[in-house]
Amino acid sequence: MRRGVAAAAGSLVTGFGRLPCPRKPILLTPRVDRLRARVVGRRVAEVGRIGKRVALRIDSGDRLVIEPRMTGLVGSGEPPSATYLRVELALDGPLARVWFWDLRGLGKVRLYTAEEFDDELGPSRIGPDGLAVTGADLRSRLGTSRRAVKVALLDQRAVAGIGNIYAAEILHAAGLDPGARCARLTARAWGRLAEATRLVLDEAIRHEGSSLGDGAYRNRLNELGSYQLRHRVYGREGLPCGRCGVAIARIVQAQRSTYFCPGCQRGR
DNA sequence: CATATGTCCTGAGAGC
DNA sequence: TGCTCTCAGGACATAT
Repeated sequence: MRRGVAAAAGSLVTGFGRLPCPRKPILLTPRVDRLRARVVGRRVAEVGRIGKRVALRIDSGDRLVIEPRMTGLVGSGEPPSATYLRVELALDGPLARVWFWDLRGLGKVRLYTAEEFDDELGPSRIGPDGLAVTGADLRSRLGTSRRAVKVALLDQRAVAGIGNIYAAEILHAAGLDPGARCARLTARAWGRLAEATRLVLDEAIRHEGSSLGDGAYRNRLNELGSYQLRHRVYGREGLPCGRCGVAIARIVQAQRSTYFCPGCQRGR
């Protein structure tokens, strides 16, 4: 998703296909023949990322956006298996192919025109990237919200790139109560939250992400991540907190598990 | 407008 | 053993 596919920049697209899969084929917009007509014969001008999405800018100005969600992988070379290989892009360049593999099939692939891309994935719709977010960014976007801070951190319009595992880890690093209402947080708390966001995401990337029980999450070389071994709270219900020793608790917020330490996450 | 809930999918693991 | 049930995850459509 990072270095591997980045080498596609400059290559000519020679083919595009959606592969047959066990059940429903992956959701493509527009339909496959129309999409193919708009990318084959053109060059990949740039490979980028918008939060959790991979975006290939085509020299026509269109953007091919792959949204892997939890169990999707974007890569080149050999995919994890032939099963669940959903979409394939053939290239004439240093990478012969870029594929999208998705175990559960919740991911999406869409080709946007330049205008659609700006409207739907531009800064007005997707917040600043978590690796560079500031306290002022968070406060300006969430400072008046009545939502619990954990739920708000998952809103990609506020900050891009945080999922359920990292929301929990970030709040623990910041010492904040996941149930705290955004509107009650101080400027100082927003600053700690932004700093924790940058640190946790950076550390998670350096450890190649979190591969959970289903083993679906892999890095660009099809290797398991190791950040799950460094989780301080996620998936650790009942175990002692490494910072204060109190047992980690699990609650449900907006139908998602939240793991946190009731001992040292009291900040608001 | 802001916020809350249901939905898509597959495989792992629990429980019987 | 082998079945059924529940759960996990991200983003969006729909409901409040």
